[in-house]
Amino acid sequence: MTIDDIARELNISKTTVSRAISGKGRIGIETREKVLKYINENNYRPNALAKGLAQSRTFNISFVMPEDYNLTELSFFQNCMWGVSSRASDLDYDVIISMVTENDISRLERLVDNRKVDGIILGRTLENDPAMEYLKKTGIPFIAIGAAEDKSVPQIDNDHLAGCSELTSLLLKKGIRKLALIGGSIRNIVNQNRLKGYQDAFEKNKIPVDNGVIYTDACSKIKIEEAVKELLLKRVECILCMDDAICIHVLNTLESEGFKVPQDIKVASFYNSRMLENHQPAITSLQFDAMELGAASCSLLVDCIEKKEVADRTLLGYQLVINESTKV
Amino acid sequence: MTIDDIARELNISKTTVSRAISGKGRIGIETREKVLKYINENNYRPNALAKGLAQSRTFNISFVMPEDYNLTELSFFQNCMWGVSSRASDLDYDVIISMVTENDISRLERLVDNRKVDGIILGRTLENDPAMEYLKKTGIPFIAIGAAEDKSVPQIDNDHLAGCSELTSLLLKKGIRKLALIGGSIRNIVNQNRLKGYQDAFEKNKIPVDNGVIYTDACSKIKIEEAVKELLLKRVECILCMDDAICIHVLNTLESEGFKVPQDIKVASFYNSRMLENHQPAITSLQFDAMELGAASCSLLVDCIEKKEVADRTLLGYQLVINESTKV
DNA sequence: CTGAAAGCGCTTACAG
DNA sequence: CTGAAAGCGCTTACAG
Repeated sequence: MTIDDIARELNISKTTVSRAISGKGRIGIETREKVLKYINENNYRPNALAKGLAQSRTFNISFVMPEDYNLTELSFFQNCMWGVSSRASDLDYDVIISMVTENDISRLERLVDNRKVDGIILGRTLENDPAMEYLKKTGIPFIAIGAAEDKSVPQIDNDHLAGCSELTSLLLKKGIRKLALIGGSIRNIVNQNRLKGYQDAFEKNKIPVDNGVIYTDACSKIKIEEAVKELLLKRVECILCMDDAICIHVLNTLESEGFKVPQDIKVASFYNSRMLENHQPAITSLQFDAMELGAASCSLLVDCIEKKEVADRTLLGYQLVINESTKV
Repeated sequence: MTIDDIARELNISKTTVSRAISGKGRIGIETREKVLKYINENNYRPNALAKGLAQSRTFNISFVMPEDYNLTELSFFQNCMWGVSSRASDLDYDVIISMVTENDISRLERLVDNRKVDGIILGRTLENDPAMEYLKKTGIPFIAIGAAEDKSVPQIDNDHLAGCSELTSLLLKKGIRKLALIGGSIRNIVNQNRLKGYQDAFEKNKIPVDNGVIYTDACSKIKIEEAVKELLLKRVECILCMDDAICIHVLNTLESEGFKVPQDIKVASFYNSRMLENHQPAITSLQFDAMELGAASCSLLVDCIEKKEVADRTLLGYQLVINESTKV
């Protein structure tokens, strides 16, 4: 069934039918009702392709995922995508996935060149991000999840800085002073923010930071183990981990070294996906709602596509979950 | 730039340009070369929407993911989707994600009703799968990953049955007799196959199965722990786990009960995603290439869409990885 | 081998 | 408030 059939059946013009459906343009209330009723009863669905061609829009957006992720990120991207997809449905968009690597964004290029999408959500950004460079040249609407260097692209993220600062402060206020930090690649902008949050807390509490207990770029299991062992020698009271993947290795190392949490040493994580959920003792951590982030980023993008005014930078909240693992 | 511009520029008709691009219909070799050259030089890309409207095709397919998954499945779906997406690109399709729950397939319905896709890959099937029922009614081409009850829908999967049978056999041949099995929901067809593979191995080796050491529907951490403790009392020599999520809980329980693998008890897994990868000792397991499965399922679906002859059932291989954890 | 024309199913300025 | 007509950018039967 097409718009034409409806028009013929109802003895009105295609134009009128179109107007009744879209709600655009003046139309008599009765006529509209009549059309809507007919459509409902006969279960008519407009052809998205035809509509798209006429309006040069696809009603598709793309969610871009990187290839090189660890398990924490996996779960993040998954939840985030879920949020995107769910909000997109509500706004009558669909989401096409596009997977890229640091060196190969050809899939994304194809998608854009073929005009299969109206806009793009970058699931993560890198320093000198090739995807971002490319997208800027094309002029297609896009936004970035996470902080981007380039302030001209709308970005959205949870407030990692504030969260990390609050969690660190809380531990300092408990009287913990020898508070170590282990984190991943500092090229990653979110890790820069986490570090900054940690430092901010010390500053706010007027306590000097000991750089000797900060280990960044601990990207492998081995490096994490080494860091933990060194920290044990330094007799730190608590280890803060930048995410739960790191935290798991830290916990395993502590266990095999014979240290009990929280009696002998305390542990907390700046990011808890799902991996820590059953751990004994429960881990004090920051929790972020990746689905909500996805949904919000979808709305943001659609606003961009529809040329509404959008904020340069949107910050979403976090939850501080205090658990057994930091009990003094 | 449109096909019209090219035609005008080259003083030929749109028809001819279209033929040069599509390769369909008779066309002079020189004319074609000329068009192709022009297109290449001017970086023309056909409008997918217009092409789609004319052919009533979208060149999109959908990958349907369930909502309720554990971490093992998460990693499976992710890799599988990667494979689908990558193969789709090669075949000039794009993939729209569609997320469903056991009770709510409205997203999928919307997608199909709006005619946004040419075909569907069901990432998983259930008994009395509502998505499958719905898709059959619509007549849209679709395939299922994993075994489906309904033999009329093309299905593709790794050969879990053969894999599980081979792994079990191998352990029996090592002389292990008290060989326990812990698995998840038996409503899940893949788990039925795993159980069957286990039983087949005993039969082939003419050894009686002891149903007292088979625990299925061990879906929670608690149930797994209980099962392990019971098995320890029964003094089994080896525990086979249906997947790595179960395996991790088994390993943790063994550790806290003070049992060493493989000295005191052996452990193996019928499915290894990525969660086990750094475990000490390394775990004997079956490995499946989810990306390859995704890619193959994409090819299969595209064949269906293009009305080629396809097999009812395609079985992909597996890898048997023998490790420390089953060393006698 | 090539082209004019109709068609895919919508939208939207323009006219009334 | 409503409609005839042109247009979105392709494809494809039909004719030559």
